[in-house]
Amino acid sequence: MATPSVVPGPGAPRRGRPRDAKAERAILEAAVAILSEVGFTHLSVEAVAARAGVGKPTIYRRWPSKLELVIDAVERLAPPLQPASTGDPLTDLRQIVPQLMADVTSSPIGRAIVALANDAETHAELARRLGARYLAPRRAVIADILRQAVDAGQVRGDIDPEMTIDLMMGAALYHWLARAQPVDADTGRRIVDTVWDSLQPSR
Amino acid sequence: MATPSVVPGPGAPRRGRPRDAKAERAILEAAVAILSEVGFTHLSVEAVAARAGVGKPTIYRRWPSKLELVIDAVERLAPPLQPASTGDPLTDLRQIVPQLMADVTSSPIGRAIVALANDAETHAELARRLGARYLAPRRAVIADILRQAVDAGQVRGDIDPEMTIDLMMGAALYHWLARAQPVDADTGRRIVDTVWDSLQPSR
Amino acid sequence: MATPSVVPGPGAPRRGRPRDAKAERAILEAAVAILSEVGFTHLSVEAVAARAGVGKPTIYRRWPSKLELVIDAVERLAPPLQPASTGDPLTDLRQIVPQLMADVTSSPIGRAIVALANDAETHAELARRLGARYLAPRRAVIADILRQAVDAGQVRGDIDPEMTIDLMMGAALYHWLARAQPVDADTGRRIVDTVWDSLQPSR
Amino acid sequence: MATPSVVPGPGAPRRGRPRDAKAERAILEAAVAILSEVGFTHLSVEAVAARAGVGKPTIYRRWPSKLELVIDAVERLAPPLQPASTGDPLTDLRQIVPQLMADVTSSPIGRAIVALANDAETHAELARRLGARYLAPRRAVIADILRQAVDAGQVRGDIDPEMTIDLMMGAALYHWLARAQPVDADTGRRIVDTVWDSLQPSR
DNA sequence: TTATAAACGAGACGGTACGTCCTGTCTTTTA
DNA sequence: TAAAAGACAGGACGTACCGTCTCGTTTATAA
Repeated sequence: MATPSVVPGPGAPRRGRPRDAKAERAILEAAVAILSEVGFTHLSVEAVAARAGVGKPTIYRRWPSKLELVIDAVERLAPPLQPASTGDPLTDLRQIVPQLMADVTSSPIGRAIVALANDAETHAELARRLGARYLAPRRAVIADILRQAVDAGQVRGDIDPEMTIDLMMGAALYHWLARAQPVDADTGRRIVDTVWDSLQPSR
Repeated sequence: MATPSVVPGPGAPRRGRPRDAKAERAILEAAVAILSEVGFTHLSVEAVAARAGVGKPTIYRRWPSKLELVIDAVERLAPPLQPASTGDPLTDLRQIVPQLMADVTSSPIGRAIVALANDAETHAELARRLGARYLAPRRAVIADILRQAVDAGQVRGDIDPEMTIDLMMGAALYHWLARAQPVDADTGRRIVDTVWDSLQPSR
Repeated sequence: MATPSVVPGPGAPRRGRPRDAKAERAILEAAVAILSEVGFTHLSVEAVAARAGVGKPTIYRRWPSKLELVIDAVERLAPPLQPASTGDPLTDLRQIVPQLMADVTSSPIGRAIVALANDAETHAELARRLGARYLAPRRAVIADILRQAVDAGQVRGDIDPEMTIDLMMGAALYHWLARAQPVDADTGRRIVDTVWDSLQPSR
Repeated sequence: MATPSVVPGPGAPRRGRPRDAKAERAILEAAVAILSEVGFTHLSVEAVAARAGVGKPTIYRRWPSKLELVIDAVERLAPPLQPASTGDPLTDLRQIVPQLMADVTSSPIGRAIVALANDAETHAELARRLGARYLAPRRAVIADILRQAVDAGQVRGDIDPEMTIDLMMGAALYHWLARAQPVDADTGRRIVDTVWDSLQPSR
């Protein structure tokens, strides 16, 4: 985890002074702190370097841009996943999905995700990176539950788990973008239930 | 429309030289052009001023920031709404919603919407503004169709139109954010159909 | 006095609303006040207009530039000349010249004079104007005294009054420019006496 | 020489990348060139940066204002001092002083000196700086000659060399300020001779 | 054990853009 | 038709960061 994006050649004999793990930690912590305080737009690499007590090149040696640094920092900022399976898929969804929604529509993480799209040139690459690092494990948790629901015959067998996730998380994200306030607990639950309904076999 | 965000006192007797409507038009057109070319991040107020043949202060007199200018420009960039009612709600949704999805997940407009969230301080105010100017009329078109569907008894009477819109548009937006590619026609249609299913009365 | 530099055609039939003398006074007073407060460099036409409760064009209609306005203002700022002739030329010089020195090396007036030179293009014209309006009457006072001294046989008959004035006033001005402090009373008197010595017939 | 006005802490261990002497040279040369071409008023830091092929911050890192930069540039612009002692003090003065007068009343240098006074807040500090860098060595040359004259018994022993210099240079400067033309050779010589006369022992 | 290589903090570099201020002109409304 | 108000194009200001590039100084592996 938190592996720097710019990795030194792995096959190389690794001569010279090795990178300082302490510096790496300090940088990510500073990034997380500043991200929480001023948001993505007003976070500057310079400020991160200053707070971490580190030179700017030490940051650029590891991360090629502010956005990539933030993506790594986001992981630290995000609360750990707690799969917490009760055995009942709907109950599980009702518990976990709102957490992930809150996660993504609370400022720093959401802003980082959303910042991806601002630069057309790098959007694809960074989305790929964020997908692998942050989104994938969270989507996997939901996909698992959906699989259980399929196996239990509680939902149709031909559902598209990816689209199902897009529907739930997307509704929350769009709600937040357009209204500048995160979905509340009740709305979150209603979104889950509505999407769950759409998965039902008989209608 | 395209009224500047920084409106001069409306009740005042309007003394002094009035603002030049030609300059306003030139600025918005330049903004639209540059937005299409280089995207939100690389659009600079300076470049807009230069292309519009206008001084920077003339821009700042009307719009307090690049973002607010872009929000006004987005309206012009967005293709006009063509309600095109066939009489059948589902057919209408299948035609219109994918258009709006494409609209929002094609770079310039989507990037502008998404840029809102990057600055916590102004997110609320700008979202309000974008909502009133761009989103509201588009949501209204969908809400109208949903109302017709309710009236025709094709969907339940207690549906939440706002959430329904969030589900459809959100799924497309989230898809685009996370994968850096807009939803294709087929996916768009499947999103509409899936959400339509969730509105069905009997299941 | 204080006639505007840009005079309306005198032969013209003077149609329309006449210029407001009150505005003129307010402008000059504002200029004087601001000149004393912030000096020539930081005086802006805009600030003068604002303080005078006048539009900028009203100023530009009368004075073609900030410098010309200031030259007019300087006249008001300068203490009135008090010829105060005691009958003895040297005594008169010792009394009057230090006053003029203080005048010119106290900030606002000195700064205005000195500001003339900053723009090569307009230096000549503005110096001419300042000469006619402010300097000439003051030089005349000294020249008068020198003439009396010549007539009284106290100094040589072939002195060059202009150069004599340049020596005295120049010494004070240069002193101020180079040291940022005006000549004190004693130094002023020593300058006068030294120059007076150079005018003596026998040596 | 040509040491930047904003000196990095001298006792400090000089950490970080050292300042680029080449950039410094390029900036001063550009400043000199532009100063000669358009004068002090129309010289902009931006133009200097552009011509020197340097970023604006690189200039502001060294000089806090256009004026301080120009003071440094003036030194380069000024023709080198050529003491050229003939052994006879009056001959020396007649040769050297008019050169210094021409120096100071030829546009760029004179305008820079005179520009000092325009901003009351910084006049003292900048005059001090200009004094140390440009004026002092030139005054020293004249003071030396005056000392020789005293030693040779050609002038009184109690003369005030500083005031003597103020008289000669001041007359030339004042002449130029008020008339917008430098003193000609003849006038320069007459000024020197007149002041010389005032130093004579017997009169 | 000594090179050698690469990291380190610091900070200067050429740039770009920012948002502000002011200049001198132009245009409307009010008187 | 002049005055006030204020918008206009333009230009420069001084600042903030960008991402890169030296510096002089550790620190660890390789010779």
